[in-house]
Amino acid sequence: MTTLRLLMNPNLFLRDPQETELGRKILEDSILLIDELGFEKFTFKKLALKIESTEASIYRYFENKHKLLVYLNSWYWSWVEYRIDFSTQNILNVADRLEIALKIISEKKVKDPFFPQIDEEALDRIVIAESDKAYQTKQVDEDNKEGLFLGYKSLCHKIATYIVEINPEFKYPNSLVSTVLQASHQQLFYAQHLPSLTDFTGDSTCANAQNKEFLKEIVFKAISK
Amino acid sequence: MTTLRLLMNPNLFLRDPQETELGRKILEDSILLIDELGFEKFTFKKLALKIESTEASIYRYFENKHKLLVYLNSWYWSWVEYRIDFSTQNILNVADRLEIALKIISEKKVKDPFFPQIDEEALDRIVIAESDKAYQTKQVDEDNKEGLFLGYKSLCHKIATYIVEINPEFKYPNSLVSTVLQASHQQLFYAQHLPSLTDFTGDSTCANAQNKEFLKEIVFKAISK
DNA sequence: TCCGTCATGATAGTTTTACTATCATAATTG
DNA sequence: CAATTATGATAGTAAAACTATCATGACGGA
Repeated sequence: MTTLRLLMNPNLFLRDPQETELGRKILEDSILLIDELGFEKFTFKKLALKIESTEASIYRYFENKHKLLVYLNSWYWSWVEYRIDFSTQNILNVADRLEIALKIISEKKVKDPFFPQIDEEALDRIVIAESDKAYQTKQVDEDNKEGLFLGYKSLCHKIATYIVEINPEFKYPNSLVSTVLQASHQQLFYAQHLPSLTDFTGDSTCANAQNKEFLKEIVFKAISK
Repeated sequence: MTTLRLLMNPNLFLRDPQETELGRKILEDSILLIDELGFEKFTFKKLALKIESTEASIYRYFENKHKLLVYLNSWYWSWVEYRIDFSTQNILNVADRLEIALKIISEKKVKDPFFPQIDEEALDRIVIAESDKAYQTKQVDEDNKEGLFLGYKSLCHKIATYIVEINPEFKYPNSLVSTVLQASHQQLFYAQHLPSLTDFTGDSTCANAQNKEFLKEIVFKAISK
């Protein structure tokens, strides 16, 4: 089995974590630790302890834990886009491509053997629970200028082009896609923690099926003429 | 002019900040300071300095800054619900009521003279920029059990009942409302900071008009039979 | 094989945050 | 007038979020 590597924007890190043993360990275990502790209680000191390295060494890879979170988010969205590209190969009908994309976005994430070091299930939980913290900061504009959100933007843009192709008159393709990408995670979060804000059931398999149906309904009705 | 007071869940605070001069000053200036610094850089120490009080005194009102943020959010959503109630008085047609609600949600917030101490414009910016931090924590479930999110839930539920009345067969009224409430803020945030993720224009007056149109289109199409 | 560089580890130190505790004092209330 | 209670003043602690310095060991080239 081939091992793939997603190309990441160099502004996300100080030293490329995919290049070295320690770097890969930082990625691998930071996912597990953030999933376990939550982003606020997660510290580089605790991570250092877990991987039997030092705080200083981790700081050589990432400026701070915020950048690490942005990196993980970026990796996640690039991974989702890659999976959509993979699954829409040779699908000629745009509406079909859109449906596949929505399916991948809404479905339960499982281990991808192409990326053995990454626990995609844990990463999915992190992105669901913490992703807003990656851009809801006073430094958004600087981070954006450095291109830290290109992974997400790229995915958003790709799906928006499907929509434009299906209905060129629809005025809000980008807004609709970014709304739906967010809604997908938000509704799963609500299903688990604030059930009265959703109509999804707590059971996760079921919730994912409802998620897919909900997104499809919103999107296809919105872009219908 | 009457001065109103919104009834808040006592679990949100240690001592009721609406009851005392100092408490009201904490609310008033914390809004200004969080707006200015962002939630991460905001501390009780800095707030104490600003209002010429002490850290210890502020801790007597709020357990920590997280609870204060939850309080401000809760106040905001209760305020929005009150404005919707006010504006839908004597409107018999449900679709009209829904449209009014969407208008209030999406429109630019301005000073409400009924609540002289609260800078609603600044609070609106805070909720747009920071609100997800109020529930994206490892303590969501405890906070939820204490009823800290009842303000938001109540608003969500109210609008969902409009939708059920308009189309009782629609399967996702709560999901649609919570999606749209979030989208409203998110799209305005994107318009300012990540414009490629939205189709709204940067200009805020214009963005609010597009916001309203976008929300209306999504909602009314989604619930159409 | 020797030299240089470079990644990592070990250690220590700083500032700030997020509290907690104690005591004095001033205002209010019964 | 006594008792309570809100606030202020001050101090202190543990942890977080870094920064700096130096030693070591691996590795790659000459």
